Amino acid sequence: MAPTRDRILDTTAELFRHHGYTGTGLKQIVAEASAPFGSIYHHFPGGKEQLGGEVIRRSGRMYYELFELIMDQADDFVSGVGDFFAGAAMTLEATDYADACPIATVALEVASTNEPLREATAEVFESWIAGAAERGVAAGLSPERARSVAVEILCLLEGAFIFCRALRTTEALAVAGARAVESVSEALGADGA
Amino acid sequence: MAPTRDRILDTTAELFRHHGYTGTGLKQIVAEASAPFGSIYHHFPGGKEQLGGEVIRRSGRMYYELFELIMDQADDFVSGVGDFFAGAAMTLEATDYADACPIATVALEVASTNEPLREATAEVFESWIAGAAERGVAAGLSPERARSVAVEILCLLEGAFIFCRALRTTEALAVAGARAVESVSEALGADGA
DNA sequence: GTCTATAGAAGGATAGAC
DNA sequence: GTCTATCCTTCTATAGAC
Repeated sequence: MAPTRDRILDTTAELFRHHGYTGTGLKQIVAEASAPFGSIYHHFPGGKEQLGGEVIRRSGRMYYELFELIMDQADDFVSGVGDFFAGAAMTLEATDYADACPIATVALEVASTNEPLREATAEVFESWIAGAAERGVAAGLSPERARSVAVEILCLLEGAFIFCRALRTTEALAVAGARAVESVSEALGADGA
Repeated sequence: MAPTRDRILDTTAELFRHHGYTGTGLKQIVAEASAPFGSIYHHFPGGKEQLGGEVIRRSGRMYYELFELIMDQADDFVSGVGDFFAGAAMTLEATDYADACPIATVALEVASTNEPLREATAEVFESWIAGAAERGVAAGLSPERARSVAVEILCLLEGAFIFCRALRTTEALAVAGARAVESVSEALGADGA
């Protein structure tokens, strides 16, 4: 069995994804992680806020690694973006519309209520934008265009997650994915790649 | 002073927008609405869930009316969309990145945890998509293209709200707004309007 | 360092006085 | 129908036994 600390982090990430930050209780976390209550404050002296910050950064890193994996397996930038949206739609359906963005719910909850956690979500989002833009530059885009394409793709993805989860259909991800693919290929054409 | 019931609805809508559903307490609501605690259960016998459902539908209706107002004041469909994104960015900055979508936070919180409220958010989102698509049809788009353009615009808007609130910049709304305007005009060109 | 017990505040909900 | 007092649960956090 994984170390207690890791089990707590994994369980918390899962609960945050489905129930959000305020909707997840510490007692619920230790119960599902099969850990004694005291373990939380032993491993995370800063309490729920420290645990939350670590989970946000960790989930953000892991989700970005998934993005890199899919992009590396794809033939090119354009098809990689299409694969990512398609994979997101499949995951969403397979998990009964539960597993979308690991931190979006928490990000909205803390945006105006908890400054340290808001900063954690900002760091994650900024790293995603920078990482996706880097891939765009490698594919031939100018840095400026690569950044706006990255922002656009991520807006389409996050927005589609909201509609898909609420409406329980994958329509929005299909539309957003098609738009993302089209935008990327147009941008590559415009920057002469 | 407005009737107690309306004050409760207004206050709850405001608190949901900033703190979300689980993050908003009934005691907090009556305190800010200057109402006695019993008023909640007098006007909303179904408790927090009934109140939440009414607030979601009401906020959704009001936000759509804002959309209609801006569209009616604009010269055409394309510039109306641009105005809406520009207005959203101004509001966001003016409210210290607090006032974005009135129901997105709640929608993500309840998507996998409260079926009646999930349905309320689904009804609102579906009405937004249908309403925006109707405007697209009136502007000359085919029904199919109008719907996908509507979904695309809304994904861009909701996604941009997440990034803007977390990063405390209006970059994402600017990028998303430009993309939305471009997509709408391209669609109108393709459908020969 | 693992784990239990409990404190103290806040959560939703109810009963009933006026 | 306005308003208060209170119930029970759950929350985060701490103290301290082992």
